[in-house]
Amino acid sequence: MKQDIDGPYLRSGQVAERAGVNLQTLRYYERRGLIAEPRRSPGGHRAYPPETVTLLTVIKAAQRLGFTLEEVAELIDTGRRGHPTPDLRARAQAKIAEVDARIADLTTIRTALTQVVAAGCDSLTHCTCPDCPLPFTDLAAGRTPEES
Amino acid sequence: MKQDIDGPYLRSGQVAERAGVNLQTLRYYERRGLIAEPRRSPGGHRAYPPETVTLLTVIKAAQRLGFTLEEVAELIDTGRRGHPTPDLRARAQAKIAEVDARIADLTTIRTALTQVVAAGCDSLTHCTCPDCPLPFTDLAAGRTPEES
DNA sequence: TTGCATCCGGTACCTAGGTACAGGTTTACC
DNA sequence: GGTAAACCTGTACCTAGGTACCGGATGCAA
Repeated sequence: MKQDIDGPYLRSGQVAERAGVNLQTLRYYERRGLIAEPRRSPGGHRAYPPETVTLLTVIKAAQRLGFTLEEVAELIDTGRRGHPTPDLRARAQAKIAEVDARIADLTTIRTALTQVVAAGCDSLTHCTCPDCPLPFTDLAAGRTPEES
Repeated sequence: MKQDIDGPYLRSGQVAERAGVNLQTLRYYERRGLIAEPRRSPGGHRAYPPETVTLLTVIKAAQRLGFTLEEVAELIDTGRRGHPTPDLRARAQAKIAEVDARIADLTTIRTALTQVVAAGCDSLTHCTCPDCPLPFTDLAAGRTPEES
């Protein structure tokens, strides 16, 4: 007998290749709840329905839009149990606000950097330039290192 | 005798408090080579010169400008052994280019997000809207998650 | 000299999103 | 039936920038 599974099921390696992701990533997403646990062959190998490939491209698209994996998981979740809210639109709008805030931060940083260049600062610690703009204590601290 | 150390040396806790950083962070920076190993009291406690506080604010300023700790360490380093190059200006200019690239990325993402909102997408996986723009396969993959 | 705050080194843990490796099984093909 | 590729679980590791905890030692003042 060839296999208990007769549908067009895919093996994990095939899914990973078609979706362009690492095999480990596939299992990582399963642990994170982004993709459902697939059925198994008698020997324990995963057998995926072909839609899984589509799902993975959608996950990657959402990531490119700036959603975290947790947010993506929630979006998939609310979408699965008959969307009670038009969640995606609201989330996208919130994400736009986040992106705008980040752009504003970066613009402020950019301005400060141009000041460094314009003033001719030549050292972080012993700058000899007149009117040295360092340090930028007004620059919102703590924002830069976090929130991609 | 009060202490072998007679200068206006500061204890680690004082430095940390004045610079507004965590005590652990201080030792972390020492390990990373951002601040020099200070002299010690006879019992092994660190005794910092007061300039250390200034140095820490400078480090924090550079971080706010988007420099990584490694870059900050290099900037301090080249500055210490008589700047052979006007390194800071060049680095600041390179950083401006990085910031610009990041802003361009975010702008692209923003555009895509507005498309999602405008098209009225209602689900990541089963969007029913006409001309659904998902997935944005053209959106440069891999940029978003990395490079703060 | 006693008591308590502070500091010490070393190690483990955190986020976020994966990636890699080891050692053992299963599948697939000839 | 043999063999090689693919797959399995579990665990450790990676970046970047810290933070937290532990048990023990030190500093300082009354």
